[in-house]
Amino acid sequence: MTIPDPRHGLDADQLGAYFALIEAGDRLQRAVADQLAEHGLTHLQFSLLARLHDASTQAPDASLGGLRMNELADALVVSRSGLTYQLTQLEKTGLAERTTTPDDDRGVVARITPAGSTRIVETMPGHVALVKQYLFDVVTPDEIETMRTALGRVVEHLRPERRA
Amino acid sequence: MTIPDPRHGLDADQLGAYFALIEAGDRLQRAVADQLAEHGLTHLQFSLLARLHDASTQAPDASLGGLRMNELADALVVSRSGLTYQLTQLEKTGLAERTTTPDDDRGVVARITPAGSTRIVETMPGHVALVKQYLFDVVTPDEIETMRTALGRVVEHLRPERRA
DNA sequence: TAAGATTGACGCCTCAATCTTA
DNA sequence: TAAGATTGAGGCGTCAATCTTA
Repeated sequence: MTIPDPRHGLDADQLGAYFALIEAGDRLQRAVADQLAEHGLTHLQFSLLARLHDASTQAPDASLGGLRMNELADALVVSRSGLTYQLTQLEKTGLAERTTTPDDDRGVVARITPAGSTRIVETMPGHVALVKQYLFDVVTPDEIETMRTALGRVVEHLRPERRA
Repeated sequence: MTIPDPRHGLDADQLGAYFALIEAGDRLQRAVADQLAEHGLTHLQFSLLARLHDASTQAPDASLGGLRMNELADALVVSRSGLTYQLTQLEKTGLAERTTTPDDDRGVVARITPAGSTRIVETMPGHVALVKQYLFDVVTPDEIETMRTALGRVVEHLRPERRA
């Protein structure tokens, strides 16, 4: 589709793979978004809380376990302003909070609240079940492994970017 | 990452594949969006024009070669309202136009204009080059083929949805 | 009654500019 | 001067409601 002309440098199979990748990602995100909405979360909020939850469980000290805004923005595919916005939303609903860094007064660390952890724990089973249903029940383990390594490489080459 | 607990039904490799899929799709879309912006197009506008361009080149009659709004909305991952909005934008910039259907007065067919075709032809090489650089130069042909079939299956199971 | 499409309100996200501290 | 983060303006896309024709 869309001009399968060899001069353009991509053959039909490649184009098909590209479109399948984009469309699969889009549709998966859409299905996920619908399910997360039942728990009052957007996909980004969910990703954010999941990261913060992990950080909190791995923290050596209860007073730690947060993440810097910049770390989060780089880890998630989102601008810094978008992250600021969502963290504010999460603060309004009491699922996360801001703390100042001890060493650098410019920095802000985001941390999950107990309510946030509760929410994530409630949300996770349904989320995993949905991903399992739409992705892993349809794809063989070998295919999974291939995709994981191949897409990991793609992501690696795309990651160095920096955003506003 | 994010609670690799077997009780949740997904193991670490599966979770990794899922995250890689989402992130690869996101980052690819972002890189593509940046490049398309140089040609004054959003990703959705580009997809829209590409479809309409194909439809016009395959039309038996010059007066045909358009697509119904519903067809487009189902083909692209977008709501009908979103499609209406974008088609209006494309009309403003003269890249596409609306026509009434001959048989059903409720229907609207979208058609690409000569200016739209020119724009697509101008935009395509850079787009393909970017996709080639970030996706196909990093992934082997075997991996491509695996992804194409596997993700095609995923898309197939996700497609039946209907939207407002 | 239902199907095709559009409108208006609203939330999300990005960009550019700004503020604060290093 | 630069880094970390935020703000305000503006575009995009969704939902719910509406309009028109079948």
